[in-house]
Amino acid sequence: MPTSLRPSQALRLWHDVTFDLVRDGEHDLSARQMAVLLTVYLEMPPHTVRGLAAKLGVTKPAITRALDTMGRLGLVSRHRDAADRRNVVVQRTVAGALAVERLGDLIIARHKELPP
Amino acid sequence: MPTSLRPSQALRLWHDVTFDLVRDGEHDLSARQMAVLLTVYLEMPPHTVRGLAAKLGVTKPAITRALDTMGRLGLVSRHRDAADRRNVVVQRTVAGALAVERLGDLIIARHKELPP
DNA sequence: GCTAAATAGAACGGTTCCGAAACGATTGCG
DNA sequence: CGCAATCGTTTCGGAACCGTTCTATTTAGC
Repeated sequence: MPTSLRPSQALRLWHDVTFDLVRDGEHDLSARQMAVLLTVYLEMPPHTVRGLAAKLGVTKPAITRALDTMGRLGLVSRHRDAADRRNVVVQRTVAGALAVERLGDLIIARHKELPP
Repeated sequence: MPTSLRPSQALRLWHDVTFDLVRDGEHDLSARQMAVLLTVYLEMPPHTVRGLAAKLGVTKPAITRALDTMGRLGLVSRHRDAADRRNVVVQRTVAGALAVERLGDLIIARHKELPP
C-alpha cells in the first residue's frame, strides 16, 4: 500500500486528472460509462449487462446505452454467449485497453506531480 | 510526494472511487461539473464564468449551466462583483465544502485499501 | 456624452441520457 | 410440449446538456 494521501493531495489529484479529461476532451465519458469501462477492464470476466447493472446499482437500459456509446467509440465489444444465448458478454478491445492504459498513465503522472 | 503509484493501483483507485460515486448516486455530476467544482474549491479565487470557461476550454454557456445545476444543488453560489458589475464571482458554500470534503475522504479511504 | 468592447445570461434546435414499461428471444421447469 | 422466468434491447415521454447565436448590462476609450 502506498503512503497515505492527505486530503488536499487526494482532491488535488482528482481535480488534476478530471481537469485533463475535460480539457483534452477525448473520451467525454460520463461517470457511469467510466465505471463500466474500468469494471470491464479491471475485474474478472465474464461481464453481462445484468451483472454490471446489479453491481453499479443502475437499470439495465442504462448499461445497454453505455455499451452502445462505448461500442461506437470502439472501447468494448459485445458478443452473444454461446452457452446461454440470452446473455451478452462484454469483451475488451485493443482500443479500450489503450484508453485505459492512457488513463493510468495520466493518473500516475498527476500523482507524481503532487506537492509534498 | 507520496510513493509512486503503479498502473494497476492507479486504475484500481480510479475505478473504486468512480464506482462509489455512481453507486451512491449522491452527486451525479458530469466530468465538467466535477472539474468546475474542484477548481472553485481548490484554486485561488476569484472565479468568474469567463475564467473558468477559458481554463477548462469550454464555452461560457456551458459554465453557466454547470453553475446553474450546482447552484440548484447548493454546491456553489454566484454573486455580482461589486467592483466590475459585469463579472459574476463564484463562491463556495458550506454544502459544497462538505461535498468536496466527503470526496476527499472517499479517495483517501479507497487509496488506503489499495493492494500492495 | 457616445460609441465600442466585454461580460453573463437567455433562446433555440439538436443530441443524449434517464427510468418505466413493453417486447422478442431464449431457457428451464413441470 | 407448454408455460413461466430470464435476459438484453427497444420504445416512450421527459429532462439535461451541448454549441451557436443573440440580448442586456456594464465598463472603457475617445
